[in-house]
Amino acid sequence: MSPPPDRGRIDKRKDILDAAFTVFAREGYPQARVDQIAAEAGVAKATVYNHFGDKACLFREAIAALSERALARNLAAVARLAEAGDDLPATLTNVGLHLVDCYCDPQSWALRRLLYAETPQFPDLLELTRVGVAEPVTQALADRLARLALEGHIDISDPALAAEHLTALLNGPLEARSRFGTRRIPRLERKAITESAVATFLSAFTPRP
Amino acid sequence: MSPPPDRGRIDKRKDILDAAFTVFAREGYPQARVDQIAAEAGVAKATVYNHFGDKACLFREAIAALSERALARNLAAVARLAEAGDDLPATLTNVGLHLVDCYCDPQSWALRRLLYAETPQFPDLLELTRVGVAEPVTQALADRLARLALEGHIDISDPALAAEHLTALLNGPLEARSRFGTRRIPRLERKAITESAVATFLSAFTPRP
DNA sequence: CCCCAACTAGACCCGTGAGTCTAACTTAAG
DNA sequence: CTTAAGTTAGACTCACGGGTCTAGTTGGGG
Repeated sequence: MSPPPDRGRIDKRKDILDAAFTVFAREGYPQARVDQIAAEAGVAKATVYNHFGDKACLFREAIAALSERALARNLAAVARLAEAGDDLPATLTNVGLHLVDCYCDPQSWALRRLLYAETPQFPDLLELTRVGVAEPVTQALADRLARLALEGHIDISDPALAAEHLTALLNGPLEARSRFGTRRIPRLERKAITESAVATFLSAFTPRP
Repeated sequence: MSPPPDRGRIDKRKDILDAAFTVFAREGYPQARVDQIAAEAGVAKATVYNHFGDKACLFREAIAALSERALARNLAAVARLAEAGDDLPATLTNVGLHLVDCYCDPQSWALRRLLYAETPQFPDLLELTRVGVAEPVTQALADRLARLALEGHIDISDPALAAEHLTALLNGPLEARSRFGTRRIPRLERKAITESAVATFLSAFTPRP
């Protein structure tokens, strides 16, 4: 008996997917050569075609696999808002910092780049990441913010909007500063960006006396 | 005597550049075929190679040409802050709306997509648009905001930061809503996005009693 | 009117990369 | 041991597109 449908010797599938994303990220979809992916995975080209029968399918699955990881990381960051202590600015900054770290992850930038580039050719991928990553994360953040609003810590009428604005304030500065993901933003700068974003956010949504 | 260095019959250069950007925008750089660009421009392929000797050069020049236009449009939008009347929220919303219109322009999205996609292959283009578009616009916006702060309308200590946050609030929501430039955002939605962004911005930067 | 430079249509060369095929090898299962 | 599925290296086909070349056309300046 085999654990899952255990085909072949060892499951090279994951190796191939990882290698595929690496190469796609580095070269872009059209420039990436399947031979290169196979080499990176330490696998014969035929094996790649055995598992995914097509460069396009391989691309889709590589993106999908990475999206799952991205979702998990983002949700983990947002979940930290649950353990909100009495110091709201501190916890919000903490969460913001973790979100910023997610956005700054090289793989995350690569994902963005590939989506931007291939949206015309692969509109389904955009949909996949939207309903599979962006929306759940914004949703979760909105839920958390609604909680905080109920407890009277902040003055929010539309949690979804507040979530949108908070992510915008965190995300917006990163694009230019990281040169579209080309430049690595040092930790100190990330911290400064996060703190000013949170400061503006809180200043906008703090109950007026 | 010829007006500028008027070579040839008529100057097909501009036609080619326009066609090039159109095709690059639609297909992406690697997928775009030079034959297609020539056809779109109503010109022989050889003519394209006469003017720009290379697909890569053509790409660079097409991007550069469009960047200039983008800069002009953006600066025009920001300049409207100069004629600030007594109703700050109204003028800010007006400017915001024009900026949002700039961002939502299909060519603008295409430019973003191409930059994201080709940043690894053409790092110089990123730099070109950064110092040639993004920075001047943010700079101009920061200058205007500083003026308003001096006049006591808003409470801003760091104009550059405020400009960064305002553009983030305007821009951020567009990315998801427009599906990376795939979907056209109706005027009413653009207006709503702008108004909420301006509201949050003003709420954050309005002098506290 | 003539000439020259730019332009045109289209054939052409050639490198490249997706996908296939083969023949041999490896290993897990029976 | 035998079998079969999966893997491997590498040769191979084929379409495609960047870039060149040629021979002929066009139109404005002298």
